[in-house]
Amino acid sequence: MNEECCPETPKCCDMRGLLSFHILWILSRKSMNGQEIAEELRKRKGAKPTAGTIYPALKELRNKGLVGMEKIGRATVYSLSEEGRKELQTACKYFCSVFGEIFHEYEEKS
Amino acid sequence: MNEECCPETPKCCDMRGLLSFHILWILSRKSMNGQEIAEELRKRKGAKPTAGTIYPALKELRNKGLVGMEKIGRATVYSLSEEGRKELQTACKYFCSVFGEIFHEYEEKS
DNA sequence: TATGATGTATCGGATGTCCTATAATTGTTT
DNA sequence: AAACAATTATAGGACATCCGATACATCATA
Repeated sequence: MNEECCPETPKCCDMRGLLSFHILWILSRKSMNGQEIAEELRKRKGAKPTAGTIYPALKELRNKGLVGMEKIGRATVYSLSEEGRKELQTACKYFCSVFGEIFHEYEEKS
Repeated sequence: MNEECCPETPKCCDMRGLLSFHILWILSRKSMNGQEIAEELRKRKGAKPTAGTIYPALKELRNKGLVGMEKIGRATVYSLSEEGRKELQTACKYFCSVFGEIFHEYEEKS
């Protein structure tokens, strides 16, 4: 764990949340199968989400029409739909508006 | 709603999460009572969390020793403890490491 | 063909975040 | 004192996110 980027995981407050948002963002760069997505999340968050986390989330995103899927061999490649791309923009805007201040303050100190 | 800062709330993916983190950050700037904290969250997120959201979260943070409280009249003023301040630093570092990329890309486009 | 590795998927349980509804307490106003 | 407003707080329910356990299909290899 943690060899790529992640500092200590905080014990203080729960850092759950925004998984679907994060997945959409990852898929916006490149279509991937479930394990690849999980690996991307590990690089960023320091812990690889398990099958019980990742597949229900992908299923829900599919149900909402935000991602599509295509079976290739044993892999299922997920990709962002047009609808997903539009919604991701909205979500990014919202996210940056909500948390931007925390970011900027942190970067000033670095 | 939304008169101060917030763009459209995304329907796509759930933007729940990081409430405790956000509260710690708010308290790091200024000690406040519950309603003031809720109002700060409204300014940032566009929707004011209700009593059933805010007080359980504050109770949990108190249980963890991250915030202290002092009754002043009918208000209960919450403040960051030393422990809370330390943990907030860890959490900020983690948060920025996880989501920094999304931020930077968004700001480049603006 | 058998074995193992890889990838997908669900189940059940825990926890955090969200709501509405309800209620108790304290301070102010009439 | 009575009525009202503000603040705190809990109860109960919904849902996303997290885990470990389990299972099955596919592909490569021995």
